[in-house]
Amino acid sequence: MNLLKRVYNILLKKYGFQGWWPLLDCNGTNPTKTGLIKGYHPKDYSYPGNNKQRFEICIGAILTQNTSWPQVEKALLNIKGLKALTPQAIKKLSLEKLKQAIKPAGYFNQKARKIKEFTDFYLSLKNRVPTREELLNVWGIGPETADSILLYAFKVPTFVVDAYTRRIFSKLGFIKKHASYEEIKKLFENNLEKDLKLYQEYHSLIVEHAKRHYSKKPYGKNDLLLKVIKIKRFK
DNA sequence: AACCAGGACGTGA
DNA sequence: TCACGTCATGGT
Repeated sequence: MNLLKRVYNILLKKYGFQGWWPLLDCNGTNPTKTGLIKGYHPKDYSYPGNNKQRFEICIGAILTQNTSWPQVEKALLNIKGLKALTPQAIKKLSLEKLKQAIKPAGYFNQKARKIKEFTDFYLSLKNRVPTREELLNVWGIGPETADSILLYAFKVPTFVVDAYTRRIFSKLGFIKKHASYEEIKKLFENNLEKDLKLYQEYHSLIVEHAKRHYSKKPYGKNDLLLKVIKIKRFK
C-alpha cells in the first residue's frame, strides 16, 4: 500500500470519520466547537441535500479563508438571522448589511465583495456544476476555495490542499517545503484512487491532525506520523 | 501580548 | 514565476 494511503489509515484510526463539511442545520451527531449547532455528520455523505445547503457550503468556504471555523459559524448565523443564506437573498442584501453580518469572520470588506461576486456567478450557473477554471476566474476564489467548493458543495472528487497539508507533508518529506499548490494536489491525486469520500475525509483529517500538532511551532511536535513514516529524500 | 486562523490579491522584481 | 505586504476579527 502506498504511503499516502497509509497516512490516511493512521489518521482515520486515530481521529475517526470527520463528517465534513459542517452545516448549520443537519442531522449530524457531532457539535462544532461553539456548541451552537450540530455541524458535523460523520459517515453521512448525502450532504448537501439541497441547493440551500450547497450554497451555504460555498459561502462558508469563502468566509473561512485564513480564519478559524468558529468565527465563520458566527458569521453564517448572522447571515441566516437576516434570512439571507440563499443566493437570491444575498443579491438583495445591501453590501453594508452583508459586511456587518460577516464581521466576526474578519476581512469583511474583501469577503463581502467576494460573496457578492460569487453569488452572481452561482446564479449564472443555473444549477449546473461549475468547472475548476470557472471558479478560479471568480474574484476571491483561489485554488483552495475552488477545490473545497467542488469537493464538498458539488461532490466533485478533486483534492483540497491547504497550508496544513504543506506543513505536514513537507515535514514528512513527501514534498519540498515550497512546492506549489498544483504540485501537491497532483501528488495526492496521482497516488490515491479518485474517490469522493476518500478525498473529503482525507482533507478533514489533515486539518484535525494539524490543529493538534502543526498550529504552533515547532511544527510536528508529538506527531506520531513522524515516527511511523519518514522519507529522507527532501526535507 | 504576540501569534495564529481550513487564503487570495496586487505589486514589483 | 515568486516573494512579500495587505486585508481584520477574535482564540489562545
